[in-house]
Amino acid sequence: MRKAYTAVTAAEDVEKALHLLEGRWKLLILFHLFGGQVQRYSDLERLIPGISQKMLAQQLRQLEADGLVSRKVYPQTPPKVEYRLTEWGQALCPALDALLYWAEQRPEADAG
Amino acid sequence: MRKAYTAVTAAEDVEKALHLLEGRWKLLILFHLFGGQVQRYSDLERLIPGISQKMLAQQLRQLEADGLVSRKVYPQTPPKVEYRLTEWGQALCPALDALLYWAEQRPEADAG
DNA sequence: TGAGCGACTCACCATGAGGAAAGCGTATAC
DNA sequence: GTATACGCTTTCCTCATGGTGAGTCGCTCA
Repeated sequence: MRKAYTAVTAAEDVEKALHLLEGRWKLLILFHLFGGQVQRYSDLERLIPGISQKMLAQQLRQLEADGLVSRKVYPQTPPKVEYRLTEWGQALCPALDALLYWAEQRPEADAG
Repeated sequence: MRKAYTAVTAAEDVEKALHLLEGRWKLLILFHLFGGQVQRYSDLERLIPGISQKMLAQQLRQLEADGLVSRKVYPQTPPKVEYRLTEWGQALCPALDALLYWAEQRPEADAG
């Protein structure tokens, strides 16, 4: 049984959900992890040209705190840290796909 | 046949789509128009306490420019303007629903 | 003459997200 | 001794987003 929404609660809940994806780099990070991919910090740095280390660390921390990605540290020197999606993070895929599908349906006249 | 995406293009397209929904009030406006509802400017002002006139006008203009809502002016005095969703705007509903569904699946442990 | 309605527009200000660059800590390689 | 690797953290700065409050326009009613 689904939760019942009013205009206000639905808007709030969507905003909360979107808030987890806000941040200029989060989607890029997520899409580099979708499908069970595992990436190290330095892999993500290479995969995402232009991101600063501060931003990469910050966005990863937020994604981790929000339960979207999990972080695995190997206590060695030099350090090694792996990032992957949690199950719930992976479950975001169909929702984003719905959004992409919607975007594809956009009438030509508006697209410019 | 669906468009093919790479991690980068998918992220870009999702960001473009989300960009249309960015702005503190847009989702609230959209949810007040979902289901074929028609609202006047002053209705929206009443439905969305706390929004300033500047913001309401700005967000409506952007939604209109992006093809999500349509605007109908009745040339009378005092003026009357009605806002409603376009067909494509209405089509956003299932995508947002997918997002809400995803949010509902969030494991308890992370929710705090 | 002037007040009011409805739907805005304008000028100005404050907050915060994000960018650049440097520092940190440990260990192995030269 | 010092350079490199790795995964960050810290500081400072900029600029876009959004907020406030007042002004505008055409017309009608008193």
